Amino acid sequence: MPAARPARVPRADNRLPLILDEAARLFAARGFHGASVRDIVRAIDMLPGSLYYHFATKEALLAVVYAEGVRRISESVEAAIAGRRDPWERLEAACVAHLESLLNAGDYAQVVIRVRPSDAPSVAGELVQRRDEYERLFVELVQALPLARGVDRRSARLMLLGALNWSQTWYHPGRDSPRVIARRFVNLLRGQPDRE
Amino acid sequence: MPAARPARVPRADNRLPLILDEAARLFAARGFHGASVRDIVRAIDMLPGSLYYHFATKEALLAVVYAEGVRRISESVEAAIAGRRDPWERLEAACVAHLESLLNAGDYAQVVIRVRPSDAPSVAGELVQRRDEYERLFVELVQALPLARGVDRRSARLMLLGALNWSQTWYHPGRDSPRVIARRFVNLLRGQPDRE
DNA sequence: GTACAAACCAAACGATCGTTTGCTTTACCC
DNA sequence: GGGTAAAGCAAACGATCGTTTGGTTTGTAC
Repeated sequence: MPAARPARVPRADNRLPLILDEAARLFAARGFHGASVRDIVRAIDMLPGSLYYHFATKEALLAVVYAEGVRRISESVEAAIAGRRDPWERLEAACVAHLESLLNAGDYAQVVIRVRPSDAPSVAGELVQRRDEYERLFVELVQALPLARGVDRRSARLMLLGALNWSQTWYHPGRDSPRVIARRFVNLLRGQPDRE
Repeated sequence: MPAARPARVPRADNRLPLILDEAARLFAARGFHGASVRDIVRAIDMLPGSLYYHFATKEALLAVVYAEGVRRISESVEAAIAGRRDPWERLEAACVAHLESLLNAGDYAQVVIRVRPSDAPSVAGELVQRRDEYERLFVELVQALPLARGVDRRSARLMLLGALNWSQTWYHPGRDSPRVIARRFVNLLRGQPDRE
């Protein structure tokens, strides 16, 4: 286990990014319990014990991958809504960005959706916190919508995000693109027929 | 491993139902890889090896629990729509039944939602098949809706079911009931404000 | 070019995993 | 009440799990 704060300079041959990439790939594909430490290091020709120079536990590794996943989704969504004004347009752009980072080769993002915080009790609190922080973005986006009185905005948000996240289970790369799927869901919530 | 077809009479002290109940409980709570064979048999004071009198493998056990989960949800949903005529009313009743069997102490039902077929490769095909068979019910329900032209019914179904299934991740027993949640989602899709 | 820490190797630790094998108990049928 | 099969016990199998420990390589700074 390294010092809590790496006192000096890191080296150029550091394989930590490779560990993170492979961990993201396997956690996304097999889940936390389904991917072993040996599986993760095998693809980069590293020995199991060497991983513990970078991380105290397997759960700590998950926490870093998970945080990076949230960071990437947030970054993508915020870039997508920047510059747009219309509330519905902003929500649609956000949903498209959310779904694209989730379905288009986004191993890190998939971890955020697939892995349940309760799978890693020692870091569960942190995972939930990061996820809530991200979803706060959608709270604002839905808050800005010009909806009729009596429409529960919380339910609208949960319905939309739930539908998007669940698409991970039935999505097939050949068919409709993430962009098309996201737009359809937003339009269904909006109560308007599709425009294309 | 017992004979494929139990040639004679089963006995009254058979603890197979207890195994199924506990397996459903643990698979639902921890996932397939998160619940070990020893965890399952411990709660009923049974030895690990004894499980293999009833099942050839752990994955075969999952297949039985999964099938029972699908059966219970189907039964509940079909009972809920029986006798109703109005298409929207039928869909709402189905969603309420679906969500109630999923969130109200439905260990078997939760397994169907939580466990991914790919977690158990040797029975994955069977699991997918049973799930598809169940969802065919919703294909018909959505097909019967009087929707405007241009509305993609497949997207509507996937959105609704996705939102319902994902609610497993954020639902808390204290708050809104599954019935209320399901009704809100249906009404959001319908484009009508809530009636209560 | 020498010092030093970063980064990893090599090898094992105890625990737990799913599963198997041989034997024993126990309910049911006649 | 004896025969038979269902149901489970007892004990281990080899494999794999997450992790630790002590030593070795290697890049970088001075």
